[in-house]
Amino acid sequence: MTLHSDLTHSLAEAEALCARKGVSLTPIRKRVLELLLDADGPVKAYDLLAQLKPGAGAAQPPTVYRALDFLVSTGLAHKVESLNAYTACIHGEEAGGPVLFICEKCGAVQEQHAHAKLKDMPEGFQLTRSVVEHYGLCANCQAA
Amino acid sequence: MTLHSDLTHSLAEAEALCARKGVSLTPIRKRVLELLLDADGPVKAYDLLAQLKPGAGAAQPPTVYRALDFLVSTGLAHKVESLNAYTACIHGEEAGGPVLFICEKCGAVQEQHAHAKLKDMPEGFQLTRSVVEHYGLCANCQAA
DNA sequence: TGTATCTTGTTATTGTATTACACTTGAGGG
DNA sequence: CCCTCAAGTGTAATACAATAACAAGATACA
Ligand SMILES: [Zn+2]
Ligand SMILES: [Zn+2]
Ligand SMILES: [Zn+2]
Ligand SMILES: [Zn+2]
Repeated sequence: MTLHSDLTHSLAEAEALCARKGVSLTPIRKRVLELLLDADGPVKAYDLLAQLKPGAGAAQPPTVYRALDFLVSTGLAHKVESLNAYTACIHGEEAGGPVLFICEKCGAVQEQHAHAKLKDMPEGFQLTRSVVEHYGLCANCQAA
Repeated sequence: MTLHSDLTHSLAEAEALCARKGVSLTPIRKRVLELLLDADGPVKAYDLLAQLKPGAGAAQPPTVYRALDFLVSTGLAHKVESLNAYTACIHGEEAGGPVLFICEKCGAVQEQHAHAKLKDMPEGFQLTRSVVEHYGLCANCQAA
């Protein structure tokens, strides 16, 4: 595993958040979150699965999907719907839903949390959740 | 097939748009668009497939996926990424990308086209395409 | 007629996600 | 201490979504 300077920091934050919420960050869930944090961009479920199972007892799909469901439901990770992939949340318990900016060249994801603006919402529509995923070129990839 | 008052109208518009673009709305593509227009909400590819193949010569997945790719690329339909489903575009060649409001109760989709607001975009990010899918309760479903 | 391009048919495969059921573990409550 | 319940995990099979690869027909046009 690559050493990220703030990896343990983020894991520690995750522990704290789970404690506050009264849910348990079990070893499997923690390991999956670690893999997401360690990745350069969104990761596919079966790639996580492959990384989980170098050992003898090969992990099966439900194992990783259950961990991902947990991480997404607690806000520790997000699903990138348009990629069928998952990414660790780099924010804490910020208000609003995730807004993702995904570079089509290098795959990097920059994340914000924001409340959807109600400006052009249909009359009477009661918003509960939004999927917002922007694609383009990140600043680094503009040079080329 | 249910009779929609503006179904043929929309199909006629689709024909006109294809003519303008110099692409051909073949029978298969037209049939798939018809099914999308006729549906109450987003439709899954394999459901379209099932509706296509009541006849003897059973259609295969590539048939419907190719038709969908065509419709999406010409702007006649949109893919709902968070549902793995497809919906007919109810606008013409409006500017901006699709913004979908999806009712979690009745499944109805209300669509707008809009340019993403650049307000909180990361520094130097060059936007090319956005996926925006809002979930909630539509006005009709509020009463219950 | 030849030939290039677009469209469709067909078979097989890959990729993504869930169902269902068995098993373990740990926390209360008698 | 034993019982029971709930949460989490293991495992096998399956369902659902999408694509690859190649053959075959159709159209346009030199
Ligand atoms: Zn986040
Ligand atoms: Zn980039
Ligand atoms: Zn549209
Ligand atoms: Zn509704």
